[in-house]
Amino acid sequence: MRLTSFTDYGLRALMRMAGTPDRAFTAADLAAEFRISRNHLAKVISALAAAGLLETRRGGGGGAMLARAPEDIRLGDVVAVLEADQALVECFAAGANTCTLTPHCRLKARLAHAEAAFIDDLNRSTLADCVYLPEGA
Amino acid sequence: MRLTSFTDYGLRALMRMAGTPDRAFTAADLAAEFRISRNHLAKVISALAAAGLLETRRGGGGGAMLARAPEDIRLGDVVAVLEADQALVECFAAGANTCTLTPHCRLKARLAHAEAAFIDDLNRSTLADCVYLPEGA
DNA sequence: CCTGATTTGGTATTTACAATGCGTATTACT
DNA sequence: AGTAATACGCATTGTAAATACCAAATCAGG
Repeated sequence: MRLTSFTDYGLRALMRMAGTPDRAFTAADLAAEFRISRNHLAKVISALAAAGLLETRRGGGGGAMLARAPEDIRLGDVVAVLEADQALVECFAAGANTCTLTPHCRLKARLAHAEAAFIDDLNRSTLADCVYLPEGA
Repeated sequence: MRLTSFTDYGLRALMRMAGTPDRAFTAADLAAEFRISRNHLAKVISALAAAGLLETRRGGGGGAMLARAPEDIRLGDVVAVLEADQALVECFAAGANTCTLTPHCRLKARLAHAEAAFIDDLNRSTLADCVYLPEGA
């Protein structure tokens, strides 16, 4: 069971932004702080902005900040957005499905239920529970 | 959120075996029925046997069959065994961890809790709930 | 006691896709 | 204008899963 680093990076960025809510973070700043790829992180930020979790501003002095208060951003929702195109197993994907059990499979619904349980459990916490500040400030 | 096809194949094999509990299935038979790689499936079967979920016999007339009754094999346990070496996010892995948030991260425990919720939800079902027989017999 | 069928385990190869990099367009502040 | 940033498409890279291959161990049956 794996989440992509796309999701991982998104969570790190949100936690950091929750730590200094009124600062606009550029992708370059966050990438340097986390020592990860700036380009990759920029796409994560775009995705979070498209989902309405971040607000971004271009140009000098621009950057991204939380679109809502940390306590109004639930962790499960974040993960669901960032993992949207990840199929739990083959038959969950939109495209071709080669599983010969599919017509009579009694497992698929149970897997979907468990995935929902995972998201629901995360939704019991919000970003406010996971605030992060660098160097223990 | 993704499970490996290793796990996917293992679940398919167990469901099929639960459909005909007293037959010994060879890896070749199952691979042909599912139209998947025989070699890969053989390793999945090995892993399930090592975990005590299957009993295998080599030689002519050999194969694998369930080590216990289907109602005594919980789905969550199966998934946990087959996904054992999959880290949910980078900091869950045994090796090097590059995440700069690690010392003060308040997220990790919540992710671990959610993963447990996923397994627990699956454990509410057993193989007996997911029996499969080919061609709707 | 052979012989053929099968698992077992290790290694090598292939392949898919996430991760990354880069270039260009677009937007906006100074 | 000039500069700083996001946005977006495409190319490249890297890694790990998936697959293939091979040798050894094991067992049933004649």
